[in-house]
Amino acid sequence: MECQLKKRWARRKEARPQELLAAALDLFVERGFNATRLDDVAKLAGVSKGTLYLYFANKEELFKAVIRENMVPALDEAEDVIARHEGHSADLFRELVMGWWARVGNTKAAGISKLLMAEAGNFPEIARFHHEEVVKRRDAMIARALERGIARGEFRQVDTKEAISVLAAPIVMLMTWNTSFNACRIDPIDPQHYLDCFIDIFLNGLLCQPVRGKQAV
Amino acid sequence: MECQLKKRWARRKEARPQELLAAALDLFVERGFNATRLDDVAKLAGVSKGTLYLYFANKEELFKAVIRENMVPALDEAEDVIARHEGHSADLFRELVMGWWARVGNTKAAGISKLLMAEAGNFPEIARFHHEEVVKRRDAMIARALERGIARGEFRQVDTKEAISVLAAPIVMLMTWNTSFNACRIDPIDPQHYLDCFIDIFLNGLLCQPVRGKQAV
Amino acid sequence: MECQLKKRWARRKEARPQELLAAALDLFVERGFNATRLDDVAKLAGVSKGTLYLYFANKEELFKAVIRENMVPALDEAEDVIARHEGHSADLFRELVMGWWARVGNTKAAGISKLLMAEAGNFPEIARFHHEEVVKRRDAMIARALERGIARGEFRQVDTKEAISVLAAPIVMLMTWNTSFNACRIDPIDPQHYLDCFIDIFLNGLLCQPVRGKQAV
Amino acid sequence: MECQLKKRWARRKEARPQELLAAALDLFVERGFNATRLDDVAKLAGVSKGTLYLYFANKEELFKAVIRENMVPALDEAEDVIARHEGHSADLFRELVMGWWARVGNTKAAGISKLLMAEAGNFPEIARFHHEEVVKRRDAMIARALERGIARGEFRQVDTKEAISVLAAPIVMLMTWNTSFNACRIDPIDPQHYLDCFIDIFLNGLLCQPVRGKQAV
DNA sequence: GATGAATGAGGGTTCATTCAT
DNA sequence: TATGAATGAACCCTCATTCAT
Repeated sequence: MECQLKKRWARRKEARPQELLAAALDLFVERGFNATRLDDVAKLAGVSKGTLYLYFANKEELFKAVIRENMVPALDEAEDVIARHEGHSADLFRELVMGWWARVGNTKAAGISKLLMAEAGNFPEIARFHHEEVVKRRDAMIARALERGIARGEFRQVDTKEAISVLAAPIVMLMTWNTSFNACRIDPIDPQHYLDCFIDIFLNGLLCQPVRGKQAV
Repeated sequence: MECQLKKRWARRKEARPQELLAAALDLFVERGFNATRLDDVAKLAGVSKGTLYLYFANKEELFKAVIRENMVPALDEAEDVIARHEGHSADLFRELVMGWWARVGNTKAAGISKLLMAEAGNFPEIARFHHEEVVKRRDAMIARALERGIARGEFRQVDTKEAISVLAAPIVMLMTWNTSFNACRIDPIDPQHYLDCFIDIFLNGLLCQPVRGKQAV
Repeated sequence: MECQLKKRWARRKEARPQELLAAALDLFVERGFNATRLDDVAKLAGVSKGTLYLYFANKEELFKAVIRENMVPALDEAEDVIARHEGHSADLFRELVMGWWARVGNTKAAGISKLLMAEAGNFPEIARFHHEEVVKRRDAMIARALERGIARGEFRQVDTKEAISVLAAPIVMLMTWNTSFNACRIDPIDPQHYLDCFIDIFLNGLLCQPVRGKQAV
Repeated sequence: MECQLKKRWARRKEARPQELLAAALDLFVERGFNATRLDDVAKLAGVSKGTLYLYFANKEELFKAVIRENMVPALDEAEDVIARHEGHSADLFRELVMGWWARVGNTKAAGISKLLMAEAGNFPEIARFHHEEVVKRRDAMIARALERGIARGEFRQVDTKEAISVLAAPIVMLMTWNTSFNACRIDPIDPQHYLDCFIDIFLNGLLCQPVRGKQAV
């Protein structure tokens, strides 16, 4: 009996940070960093406010942990996809976009992008941290995929450095819009259609052998 | 004359709102809506805190006025460009993008997009206002340009509703990134190159007769 | 023509304080001293805020002037009634009560009592002023009427000093309640019935030869 | 033990509300609702401003709690007196008046009446609350006592509805005057004499068999 | 005399953070 | 380890008062 109790407590103890991070992600995304009360984060995680400070030095550190927790695994996976991929780069492109959507975009974690845009100014350190740990890796990934396509003669020769951002933009925006719909949009964007349209236009703009999508030209 | 302008009691009812709006835009963009102190806005405009309230009912109304002041003229102008345009839709596309960049993107006003993404959740009324007064008009504009191109057989048949957002995304993101560079980026994006790349890829993705840019295909 | 204009202005100038006092009485009574904005007083009087300060040194002085303006004439008149009265003191009592009601209680000025209770603590000088200029005269008046009745053998021998306040209380309260009804009462007191009841009970309590009102004893 | 009470981190969740209510009553009565700074209330209770908000949602709720805390017990007790009373209604009347004086009038709580008159206009919700929770009960109580006297043939037939207010008035006024004396009166009313006089006049006005008080008639 | 733009101190309220228990 | 009572700095907004015109 006592043993079980201890075990439960012990397991509890190790689960705490995860529970707090999950609660924090939920509320940060829903309400924004500033508007999120640590009281509510603690309550949602089922602990008291004081406990939060046992695991995270302050609100900012909690934010950083939320970013790390939610972005790193998805990046690992995406890098894996690129490394393993064989075949036409258009397919790799599609797979990456769709995979990212399934792994992040369709998730609460999609709101992190918005959060960062919002708070970059107020918390330069967080912005730098995010740039180091997330943006750089993401951009490197896209670069690899693009360069692979160009090297294989499947993509046109484009300015890789700029193309990375141009390519990332519609996805980041979709995540942002999708996150904030409840608040302002009456006619929500349908993510699936949006992504199809994006891939259609973008691939057509990129391919050496354009494939005219729905219509036969 | 100039000396008068410095006077404490200078009666400048006409100039005040503009000065306050300019100061507010500066600080809102730099620090975010929440983190901006009205005290600082007033100080930057060279007046006392109370004066601000002679011209704007509260912080939220000030924000709305900032949006109106900075976006409406640019939208007017862009609509004018579309209405007057004759010739190939690719040129219209280029002109619109570059015009918007010159008129807004290259300006402090570029930060408004970021502000809205950040604060949409916390201030639904502002989000609704922005959607009504800015987003709707912007989207309608892009729709007109797209449909014009399709009708004239210059653009492929794409799903207009989604394409609007896909096309707007890279520009909105550029404005956002460009605004927040100081805080987080080490390798800033060059707007001109970015826009060239965007136009190159997306226009080619849209055109019936793709013109493969720098390389001969 | 010019002469007329000047005349009108001149007349205006002399009327200003009265207009301001009337506006101030209205708003003080309706909203309380603190909640009344000098801006609104000025607006109601049809002048600008600055003008108010040409006639009254500050808000407190305006308050004192309002008291003086509205109470002194009614007191003069009531003293006159006592001085002139001949006949039974019960009739004098009735006449005084009803006269006061017609002259003050039924008027915006009735609210001044409430104002004073509210602000006595915050503005001791106003309280002292009111006590000197109003309460003392009012009490002296009641004392004269009481003592007249006792001296003529019409009233019982009562402790004059206390009876003054006991007699004043129901009238002051009626003015107060009547003023604040809109805000809190659902079943408003009917002033006429209330005064009848007050006179019935208190007069019977004072008289040597009680006249039992509605019922024959 | 006593030392513990002085500690900064003394956990006194149970005692706090009472201490805060006592401090609030003191200051509200002394300075009025508006003029009382929550900072001062907190300081007087020996806590910081923030602590106040752990126990009361806002200033208005604090006020309502002050009313409840101080009036409800006295009303309970008075109702009990009526319920238990046997014997002549004149004695009940005396007991009620004197009991109320001992329980409320002689207390800081006496100032609550004044507060309400003063603030009824500015805070309608408080006025409604007070009317519901205090005035109605008080009036019902007086009504019962009056009707009891009439039913037993001890009091004259008077218009109960009006008599209630006429009767309450002198007591409410005494509480008000007694509270604000420090500020304005030079010749304070002696509550005991005042109440004697009031009871004397009022009972004589009410009784079927008048008892001529101090003097033999 | 009259105006009204400008001032700036002041107060209610919130919430990240602390620390005795 | 966990708690939650307590803190206090910070900010939006109001409004009596001033004074250049």
